[in-house]
Amino acid sequence: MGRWEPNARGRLEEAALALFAERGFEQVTVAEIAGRAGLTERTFYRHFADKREVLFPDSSPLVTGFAAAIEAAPPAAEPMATVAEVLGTVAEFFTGRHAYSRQRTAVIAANAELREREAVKLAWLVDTLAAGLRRRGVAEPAASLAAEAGVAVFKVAHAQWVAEPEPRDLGELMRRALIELKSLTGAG
Amino acid sequence: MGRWEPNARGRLEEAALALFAERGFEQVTVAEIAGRAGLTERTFYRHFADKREVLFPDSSPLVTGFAAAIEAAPPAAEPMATVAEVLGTVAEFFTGRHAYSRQRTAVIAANAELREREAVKLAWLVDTLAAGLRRRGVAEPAASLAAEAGVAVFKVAHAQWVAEPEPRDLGELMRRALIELKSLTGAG
DNA sequence: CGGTTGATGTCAGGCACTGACATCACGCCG
DNA sequence: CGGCGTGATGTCAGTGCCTGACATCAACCG
Repeated sequence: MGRWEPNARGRLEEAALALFAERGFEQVTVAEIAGRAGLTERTFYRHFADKREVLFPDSSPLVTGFAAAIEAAPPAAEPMATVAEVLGTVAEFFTGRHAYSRQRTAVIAANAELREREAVKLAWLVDTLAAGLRRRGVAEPAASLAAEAGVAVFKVAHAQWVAEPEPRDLGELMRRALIELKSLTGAG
Repeated sequence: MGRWEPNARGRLEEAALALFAERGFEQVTVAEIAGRAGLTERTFYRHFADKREVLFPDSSPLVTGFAAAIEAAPPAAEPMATVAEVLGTVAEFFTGRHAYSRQRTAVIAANAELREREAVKLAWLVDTLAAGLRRRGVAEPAASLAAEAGVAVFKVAHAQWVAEPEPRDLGELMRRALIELKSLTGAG
């Protein structure tokens, strides 16, 4: 046995999500989160840069998987084919997490500060995807546009996915959204 | 003469941008901004919800013009044609503001909190544009996807526009970005 | 067995932000 | 003309987020 209970970070994440779901983000202090996890406020800030970050761990499957998916995607002449490949990989990270995703999304939607952090994480996905495409030889502004389009498809499909109480096939929703986008831009 | 100097809000905006450009966002306190404008910290918070908001006024040409442009756009069968129309109107709001836009963009790029606020304002543009398209009979998820695509084009073109010391034609950059996006999605 | 390491605790403090109340020129109304 | 409401601002006290500096102490290592 160690000197402290294990997995302090995970305990803080759990305590925070539970308290936020109960009372709302603003009605919970960092000291309360830490107390519920058996720690102090100061220790909370050794694990997370700020109060919001506890809901957006860099270790999340989405963040870690995203960058890896870009490198792992097979070479393709068409940027959007690579984007579609990455989206398919990303969809897998959400399987079995539908209930959790719904609760987390509800907490975030209820608070402006959290929506702000969510927006910046999505922007990070755009930048990461664009950088990956550039590394594969895609020029600007095509790389940025393809990345924006890909994340837009992800956002729309994910919103549809969490909107329903029963999980549908996220990969299928993404494929359909991508087809819809192609239809929209192709018709002009 | 009034009891107070006029245009307190404008003075606060000017003082803030100047101080942020000099020393960086974090190295400036709200009390300093207010002092430079001849006011107190408390009064600052009567004009702006928080320290960041002084750089993102709701009264900005972009924000006020965007919503109006959607309603003013002529009816069109194709969602992306409406989006293109709105982008054209938006481009006009930036004419003559190139130097100001460059300074403001540099200040924002230098700070994570400000990038966060910027991201949420862009998300607001997406939502506003999508709502406008729905009001014109465009169904989901086409409305959201078209809105995302439109704001993506705006972001990429605006980034190109402020990247160069001499102003180019923002409307032209947007048209080219839109064509590039169509080429990307159409080729898949 | 003594020294080092690393996660945690303790303490003090700055700054963002807010509620409550005071101030006082201006303009309206009698 | 004079009282009186209005509204922008000032003053003050307080909460909570976040940080730096230093202390603690089990586990590990040589």
